[in-house]
Amino acid sequence: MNASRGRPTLEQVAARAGVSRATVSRVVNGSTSVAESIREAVNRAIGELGYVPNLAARSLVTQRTDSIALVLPEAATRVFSDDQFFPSVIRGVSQELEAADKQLVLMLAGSPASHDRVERYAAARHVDGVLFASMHGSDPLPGKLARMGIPVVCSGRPLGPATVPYVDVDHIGGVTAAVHHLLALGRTRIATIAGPQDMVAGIDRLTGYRGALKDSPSRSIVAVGDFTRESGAVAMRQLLDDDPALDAVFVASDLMAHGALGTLREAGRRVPEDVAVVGFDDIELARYTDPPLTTVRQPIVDIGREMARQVLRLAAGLPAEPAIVLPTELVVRQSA
Amino acid sequence: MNASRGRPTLEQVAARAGVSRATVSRVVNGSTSVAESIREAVNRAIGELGYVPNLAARSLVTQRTDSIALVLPEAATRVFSDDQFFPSVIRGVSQELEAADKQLVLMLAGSPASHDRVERYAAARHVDGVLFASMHGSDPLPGKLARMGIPVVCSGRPLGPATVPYVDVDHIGGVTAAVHHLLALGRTRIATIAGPQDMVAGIDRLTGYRGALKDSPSRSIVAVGDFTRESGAVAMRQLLDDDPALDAVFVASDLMAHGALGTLREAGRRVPEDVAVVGFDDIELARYTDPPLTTVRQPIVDIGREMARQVLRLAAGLPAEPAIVLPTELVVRQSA
DNA sequence: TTGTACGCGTTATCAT
DNA sequence: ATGATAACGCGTACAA
Repeated sequence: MNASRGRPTLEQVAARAGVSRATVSRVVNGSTSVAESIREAVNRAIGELGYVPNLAARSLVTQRTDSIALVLPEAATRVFSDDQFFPSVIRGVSQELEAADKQLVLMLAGSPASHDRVERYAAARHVDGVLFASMHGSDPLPGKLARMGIPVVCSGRPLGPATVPYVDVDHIGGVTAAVHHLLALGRTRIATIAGPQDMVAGIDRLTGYRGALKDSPSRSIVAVGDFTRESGAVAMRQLLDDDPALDAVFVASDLMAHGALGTLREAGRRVPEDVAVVGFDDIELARYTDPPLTTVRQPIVDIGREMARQVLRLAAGLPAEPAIVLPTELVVRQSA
Repeated sequence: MNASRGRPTLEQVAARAGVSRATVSRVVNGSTSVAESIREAVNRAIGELGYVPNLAARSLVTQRTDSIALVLPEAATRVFSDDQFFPSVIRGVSQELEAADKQLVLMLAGSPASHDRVERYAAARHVDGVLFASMHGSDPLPGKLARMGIPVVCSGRPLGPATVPYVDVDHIGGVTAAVHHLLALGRTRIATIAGPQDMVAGIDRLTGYRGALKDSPSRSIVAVGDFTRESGAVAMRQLLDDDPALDAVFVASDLMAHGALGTLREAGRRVPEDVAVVGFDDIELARYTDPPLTTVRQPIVDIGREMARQVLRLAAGLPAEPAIVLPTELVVRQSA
């Protein structure tokens, strides 16, 4: 093929095609102002030599990298728990970036050290934009990068002054639908297992629960978990102690609901006859619990998609929506 | 800070520190042959200017990118099923790359189109190495890239002539332990739900099952699934039809075992009294099934770790192990 | 429409 | 130990 050492360059293609480097560059980048015959000759030379553009050289002059970072700032253990949140976000982001021919650089940033690493990497403009799939809305890094002029989009409404565009789901709407469903079922003592109150998802879902109960005779009965199965099991036990007569519980995540289901079984309560249970997320597992879990579906893959779209707009110099809120939907199965 | 437009360059740091570019470069790259006083002056200038090296420029001359691609070549739906395989591999890879200060470029390559994309990207040397987290050992791409001189490591023993270094787990050993456990329990009719026979994991686990049964009075009873819960449920039904008297089943994945558990409950069989069940993987869920699942643990995060280590060695011009096989371990819970 | 020439920021080679 | 200076491969004004 190419006798010279290493990969062929634009220069070599030009020589082979009998044109200048500039012309080859135009062909490669799809400029319209190239004679058809010349374009063909160039493309033939490219094919024969097996030429592929050198990204580094291109970046150097264009000031773009054609890659986007996705930061998962959670502790390593939590990042890939089987609630499938992060994997689904990755999938959505990946789909959208692939369509735009951008690369996805994944950065796990649970530790403070890796947090710094993300900052340095982004500040050095090694990516054209940064996506934060955090659930802790109080992280200062997104705002910091945004102020440096780096395109940034978050998943989950940031706590405090929202200076960074974000994509979130309608937690309140989903919870409201769930509680109303329980109310319509005739349940009168509806408890909740809330998520951690330093995450927007945890806060909003508890707020939604309280709001939905406001106009009903049922009072709030609250236990707090941390979105893990274990914490759901523990919280359910506590709830049962607090109010043995409760007849329904809205659980802020399917994983916690799974844990709660185990506790209820141990306690001899039938679901949904004695206690109706509604979860949140609609993870795969929800279809396979015993009984199958009624839950609130949130479109996680779409969160990733929208985030990617927004950051691409930003990177292209276009304006992005300051906030995108995706709809949630109650999925009725057999637990309520 | 820096009045000039854009980010500061090596040149500007040099001017500020009153030295040459070369010296600044030496300081940045930790060369030992720089006078202490000068090093300090340079570092001060770097700090004041907020200088960060331009990766593209560096890559252009070093011919390295300091990033490694991790390719997940499965169909999008399967990639992130809740068996947590890929997320765990990602975690392991990420940990190891971070320690080496390399970036992780994630590429999902389920479709033929994205498959091509991976090939182009790697062939263009936009990464220093490629990791394949495939389970389909017959993919020609790894071998193809390896022949181009690109550092490549696979997870899962490739089918056919293994020309590419790989990291895998001891499927056979794990299955053997599982079946022997069942035998020791006094079970005499031990069936299996095998995985797809076009994946090494599926093949090896079935081979292990047959081998372990060879020296025992129990005969093989086989149904084949595709590692999904659904397929496990279906296969279990089939097994029950084939041999209503079976008293144990080794299931080639925890997800399929979960499905099988559902079928057994519907059929009125008690686990483990009537039918003992052993899974494979030891996913998080295995602790929470009813009853908790006895299973074979495989160190998935370590697979990722080892893959990253190997590819890093290769990228550094060092030799890598042609094959690394990680141990598996039987975890006894209550289903068997 | 095509070619010329310069600059992008860094590392590496060779003097000094 | 330090400083010039030549690549590295490409995009793009500007000129023709």
